[in-house]
Parts: sequence; structure tokens; C-alpha cells
Amino acid sequence: MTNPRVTTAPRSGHSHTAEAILDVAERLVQTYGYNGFSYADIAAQLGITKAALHYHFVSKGELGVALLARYTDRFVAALDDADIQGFDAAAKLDRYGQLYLDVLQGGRMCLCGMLAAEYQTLPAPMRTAVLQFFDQNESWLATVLASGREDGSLRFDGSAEHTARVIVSDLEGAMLIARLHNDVDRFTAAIDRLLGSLHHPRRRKQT
Amino acid sequence: MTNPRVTTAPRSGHSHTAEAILDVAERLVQTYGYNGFSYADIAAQLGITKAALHYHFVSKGELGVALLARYTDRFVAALDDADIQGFDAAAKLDRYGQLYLDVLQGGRMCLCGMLAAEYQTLPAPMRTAVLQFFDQNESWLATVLASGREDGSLRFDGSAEHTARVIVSDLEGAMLIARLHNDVDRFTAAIDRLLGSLHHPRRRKQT
DNA sequence: GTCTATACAGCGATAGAC
DNA sequence: GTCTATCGCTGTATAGAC
Repeated sequence: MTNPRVTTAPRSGHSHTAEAILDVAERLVQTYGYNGFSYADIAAQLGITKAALHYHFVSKGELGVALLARYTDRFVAALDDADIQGFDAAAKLDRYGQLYLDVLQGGRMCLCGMLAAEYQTLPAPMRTAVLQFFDQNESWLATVLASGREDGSLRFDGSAEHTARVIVSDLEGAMLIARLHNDVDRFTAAIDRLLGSLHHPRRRKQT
Repeated sequence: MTNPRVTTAPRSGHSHTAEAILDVAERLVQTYGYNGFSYADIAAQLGITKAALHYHFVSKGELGVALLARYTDRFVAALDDADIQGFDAAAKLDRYGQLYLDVLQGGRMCLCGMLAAEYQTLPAPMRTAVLQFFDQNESWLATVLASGREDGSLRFDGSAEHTARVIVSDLEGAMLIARLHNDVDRFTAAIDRLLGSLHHPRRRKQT
């Protein structure tokens, strides 16, 4: 510990207030969309002024990019964690579905699923970040799928990359529709069917 | 034909201009979202003023409701058409996927999929209409699935209603992600996998 | 780091002439 | 049915004091 003490802020390098701003903004975007909230909404919830927000994030687009960076970092960290835990491929897939479920249970849509809908209205830097989120998700899933097919814990038709894409789009769609109906069961039913179809049929459930 | 001649407007009862407004607004919502366009955008594209728009649709919410009514009517008409054509259940399912593909190939997101993302920001009458769209879709699909299982052209685990929900959410998710990447192939690959898994395995394709 | 104050564009919407 | 003109409000963003 010879290094000088760094701030208590996470590796993203934001101050405590900046993190609080991101927390509120994240929830607003996941609930109302990027075009459905304003600086005034954040300011009101934090009890500060709009001007103070602009000190931390000069523009709304910059805030959006920071939002995406933090969200993607956390998501990737969760995937890395699953790798480190030494789960088998099937368990990693279940863990992936659980990540989505956690978001939905908070009453939220996936940040990047929401931004995917609004993609055509986003500033270029945000667009890039949204695409990167999905690229990283699909890459991780493709690796998991390939290893799962090799060790026999998973089975699927087509390439791992292709199947990874299907998993991502199915989960995003299931979240979107489940949140619409405020019905988490719709989501769990969808992932059970999806992940069940990928698991090696040791015991297939039939209703 | 003893009835007096009615207007040439479709059964929705809108004038030619109102229909033109709906055409433009529909494309704007499907591209940028309900919160991503304004009366000024429509007016500019039609070469009229914002005030003229308010004559046809008093408020934006009213325009949104009219948009949903027309879209749902057209969708239901297409489903009715599939019923009348006497397709078997598997062919009806394919037709359903084709409807989505048609929308995506126009570079658009499903109107109601887009509005599902923005659901929390919509006025109450629009929320109701969005839910009705999905209810009608799921009901039609459930009927098709049930008859398909009976006549042997389809097979699936679980209830028809449950499976119908999965089809809707998978297709909406696939549209959302395919449009994000501006890649129609992503969508066709997803529906091929989905509908292929529902078809009776006369000839299953394996890659 | 937060404030007051403000600029300025855009929004949905209305009044009233034509 | 469309226009000009305008209203009131909200949006993002900035200047400058504390």
C-alpha cells in the first residue's frame, strides 16, 4: 500500500455525487427512456439544481455515455465473475438469465434494450456504446455455448454465435413484454423455455 | 347498393389529409419513438403547419390513439385474411412472422414494440391500446397453436397461450435487435429458429 | 461543488383570420 | 381546412456569484 490513497470512487472515476446522479439517471432511462426524462427530473430527486448537474456531466449526451460505460462495466464484471466461479456452461447460461431477471424485478427494462428502441435518436457516442454492449454479451455467450456443446452440458442447432444472438434478442424481447404487463412470471416462463431448450436433456420438463 | 355513397376514406373514418398525417406519424414513431418526434416534424414533411395538424388531431395523445387503432386494425385484418385463406396452422404461423418481417424491411420497429418501451410515458388511452394489440395477437396465435397441435402440423411444450406469449416476445426482441444492427438477416435467422422449433418435424434442418 | 439567474430553442396547444 | 401569430411551458445549456 505504498500508493497514495486514491478516492473512494469506483474505477469509473466519478465522485460520490456523480455516482448518485448516475444512479438516478439510470433508473429514469430504464423506466422512461432516454427521451423520457430531463435534467430537471434528476435534480428534483436529488434536491439539487439543474446547473449543478451540468457541472458533473456537461451535456445529456455525456451523461448517457457515462451511464452506458458504467452499466456495461458492471454487466461484464458479472460475466467475468461467472467465469471465475468455475460454473459449467449450463450454469453460466442460467446466471446470464438471472442477471436479466434481477433488472426486471427492479421494475426496469434493460438499459441497452431501452436505448435500442431509441437508437435512431441517440448521439453517435451513445450509439457506439450500445452496440458494444451487445457485442460483448454475444461474444461471452458464444464462448459459453461453444464450451457447453463441447462438454455436453448444452446442445443447440447452428453456430454458437448465431445462437448467442437469439438468446440476447429473446431475453430483451421477453423483458420488454413482461415489463409492459408488469408480470415477471412472463419473463421467467420465457427464459425457462429458452434455457431449457439449450440444456442437455438429462431431464426435460413437459407441461 | 341502396345505401348512399360513403366517403372514400377507410372505415377508420379519417379524411385523406388525416390519413396522410397518420402515415407520416406512424413512420416517425416506428423510427424515433413517440417521445422522439414532434408535430413540427410531421408538418415539415407534409408541407403544412402545426396548427393544421391540431385541426385533425387535437392533441398528440389523440393522434397516438388513432395511430394505434389503425395499426391494430390492419394487423388484425391481416390475421383474419390468413384465417380466410384456409392456411393450415403452420402456414399461418409463417404468415405471422412474415408480417413482422415486412415491417422490419421497411426499416421500422413494430409500432407497439416501440411503444412498449415507452409505455411508462404514454397517456392512459394509448397504454390501453398497446395492451389490446398484444392481447389480440396472443389470442390469435393461441388459437392457431391449439389447432396446429391438434392437426399435427405443430408441436410445442406447455399451453398454447404460454407459447403464444413466447412467440410475440421473441419476435419483438428479434426486431428490436435486428433493427439496432440494421441487419434483417438477424431477424430471419431468429424466426427460422423459432418457427422451425414449432413446426412438426417432417424435415428438421440442422446446420 | 452548488447556487441564482438566464438565455434560447423547441414543445404542445390555442385564437382568430381567411 | 389551412393559415399567421402567439402563448405558456419545458428542454438543454451557460454565466457568474458564493
